[in-house]
Amino acid sequence: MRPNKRDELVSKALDVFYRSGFHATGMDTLVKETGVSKTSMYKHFRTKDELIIAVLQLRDENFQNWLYGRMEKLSNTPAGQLIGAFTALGEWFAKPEFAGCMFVKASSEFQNHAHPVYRQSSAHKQMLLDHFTALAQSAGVPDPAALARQLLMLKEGAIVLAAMSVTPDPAGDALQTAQMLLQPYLKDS
Amino acid sequence: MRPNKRDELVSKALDVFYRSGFHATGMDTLVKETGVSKTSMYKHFRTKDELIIAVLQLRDENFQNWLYGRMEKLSNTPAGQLIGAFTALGEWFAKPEFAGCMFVKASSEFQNHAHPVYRQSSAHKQMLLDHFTALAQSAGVPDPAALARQLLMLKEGAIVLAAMSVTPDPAGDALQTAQMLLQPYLKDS
DNA sequence: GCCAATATGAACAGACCGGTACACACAGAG
DNA sequence: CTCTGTGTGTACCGGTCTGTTCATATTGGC
Repeated sequence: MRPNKRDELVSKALDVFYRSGFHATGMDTLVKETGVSKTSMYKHFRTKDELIIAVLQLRDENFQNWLYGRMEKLSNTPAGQLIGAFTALGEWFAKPEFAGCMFVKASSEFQNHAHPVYRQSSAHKQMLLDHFTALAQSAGVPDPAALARQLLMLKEGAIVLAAMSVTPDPAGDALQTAQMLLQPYLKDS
Repeated sequence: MRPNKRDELVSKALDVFYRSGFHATGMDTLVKETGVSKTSMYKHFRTKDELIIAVLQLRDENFQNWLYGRMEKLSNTPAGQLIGAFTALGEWFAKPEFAGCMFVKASSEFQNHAHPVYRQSSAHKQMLLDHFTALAQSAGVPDPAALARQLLMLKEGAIVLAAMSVTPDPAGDALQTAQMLLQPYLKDS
């Protein structure tokens, strides 16, 4: 089988974990939902936790590729791209399969800070923060790290409010706030 | 026994669930950690879910009392109180037992929007939003609902970043952003 | 003393958990 | 054709899950 069975498993397991949670999803459920035999699963991953790690790695890759790609298409200036992140968020929230941030959920099911799942979730957010910081620096912001922290906070808050159905358009609200923060650096290009 | 055994159970169960998660905590663990017999538990609550509901009700009560109390002590103007919310957040994050927002975690373990746990978590956020909105209105903000949504978003984002150990002082960052949003309405009193 | 309510511990049921064992199928390479 | 790698299905292990059952305290009010 040319198309790696392992990747197929990880990709399908991602969907199931995202929909139903980590602890709530058993290995037998994964067998049914992914179509991959349990023997194969345990040949690729020695434990359920190892599979979860692989799932989160894939999610990290997919998410960063999607977000940065969207941001770059929406604008060709650093400040414009940072604003574009919130437009992209709005598109994500509108998708029927949206169910919040997988890393927030992972870290809340594996709260032990020494656990690899927690560490990886934290690392994912750190990478987003670094990307935002670099863009803010390119935009000529005096304190790029501080602005990046504020924007990331808006993003996380918007995702939580969207996932919990609190407000109708959290991405729009976040976008407005982000525009206030970035106003001085948004030269109309 | 004068001090209601039921309340004692709910209060101790709250700690265990908060520390270890909902699905990851079994009823036998609760028996050990709370000192209440399983028979008593199932006399007060027919299912684990019912106990979780009661736990979340207590959490909602405790959290709102704590937050609003703190806000009122920190300032006697509506705008000042809204700012105070972020000072209070910082105090919470500094506590060793801090482990994120219990309602975010609950809603991420019970994603079915029809599930009472999800609905209650969503309702909790709605109540905070209403409180913020009322304060913003008292502060004379032109669009109090919009400002309340922005502030709530900052609060949720700060909690996520704190729980995931992404940035060292998310409450401080949120406070700075909130001050920008509220600047016109913060008469020094 | 007696009743009713509220506890308790421990055993149990049936399902499901993560993980293992074993026998077998089927491909491509030499 | 055989070897090897990768896949499958199924039964099974010990343990844990939610929830029940039952026999037995302990308690306060009359």
